Amino acid sequence: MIDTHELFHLLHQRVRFVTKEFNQQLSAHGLYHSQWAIMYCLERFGPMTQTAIWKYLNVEAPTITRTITRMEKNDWVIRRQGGDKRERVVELTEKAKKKYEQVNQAVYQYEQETISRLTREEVDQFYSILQKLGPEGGEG
Amino acid sequence: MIDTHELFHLLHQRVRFVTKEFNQQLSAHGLYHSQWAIMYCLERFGPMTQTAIWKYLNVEAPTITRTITRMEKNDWVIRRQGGDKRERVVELTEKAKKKYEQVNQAVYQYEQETISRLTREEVDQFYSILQKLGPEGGEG
DNA sequence: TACAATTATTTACCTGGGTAAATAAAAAAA
DNA sequence: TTTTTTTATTTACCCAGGTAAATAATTGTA
Repeated sequence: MIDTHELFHLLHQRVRFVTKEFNQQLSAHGLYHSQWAIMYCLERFGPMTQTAIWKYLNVEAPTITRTITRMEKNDWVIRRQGGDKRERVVELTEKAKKKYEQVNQAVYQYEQETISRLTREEVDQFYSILQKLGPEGGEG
Repeated sequence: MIDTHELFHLLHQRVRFVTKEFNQQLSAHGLYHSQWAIMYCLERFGPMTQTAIWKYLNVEAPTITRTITRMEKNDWVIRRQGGDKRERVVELTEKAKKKYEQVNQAVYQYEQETISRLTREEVDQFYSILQKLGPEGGEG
């Protein structure tokens, strides 16, 4: 029987470790993992309002405001006004579109490498377990 | 075959979710999860130098300096000088010792509840998978 | 239409992770 | 012994998560 303290401690530790490595990989491209998550999202779904972004990424609105502001400063995204004047629609810049594939490759490679210590079955188990940890208990 | 982007995205999301809930539970006691981690550590091992703490928790030294400073302000720990004048030995205050069991109960209950959606087998798998994600690949 | 409620975003302020560089004390070496 | 190197901690400054409250625009309603 595993001590739950140990389990949660290990969970936090490993996530910090992975995030740190992830950021190190991305630093070569001038990005951080949260910025990449937004880039990935915009490439996948096209221009989005900030609300759509934070709802998708499951973070709070102020977090996105801040990160998008930084990304805009570094010429990764631009914001234009939506049909609704409250909305700000975010889209990738030409620079971001141009560099996307290269960064994607680096990320993909890092992820594969990290996962390489797991069997295919363990990867499936991992995904399934993580889903069950969520608010919807894995049915959503 | 699972998309690794999805997997890592899910990992981050779930950890944020769990951390948030954890903090909410602890807020009733005036603590945050990182502070609890330190309290747990000190209760388990007794007074420790800051270096011993950050090495055990696997974070960087400045992180511990900051959190310990906050905990000292809130009367959870005190720092005294070690035999080596560079060292600062941290120990729990009377308040912390008095409240420890109560907080521990709350934490334990939350952790059990969170894990309750997993089978015993899945908990074991989860632990084992997390170990393999680390720098030592699970052998350490 | 005028007023109230909702929605999108922002601001201010917390915690907590990181790195780089500065101190101060101890240990090692010349 | 004096000097150099290492070690423990701190400071300054990032990024990223959170909450509470403020704005501004849109919807809903009396």
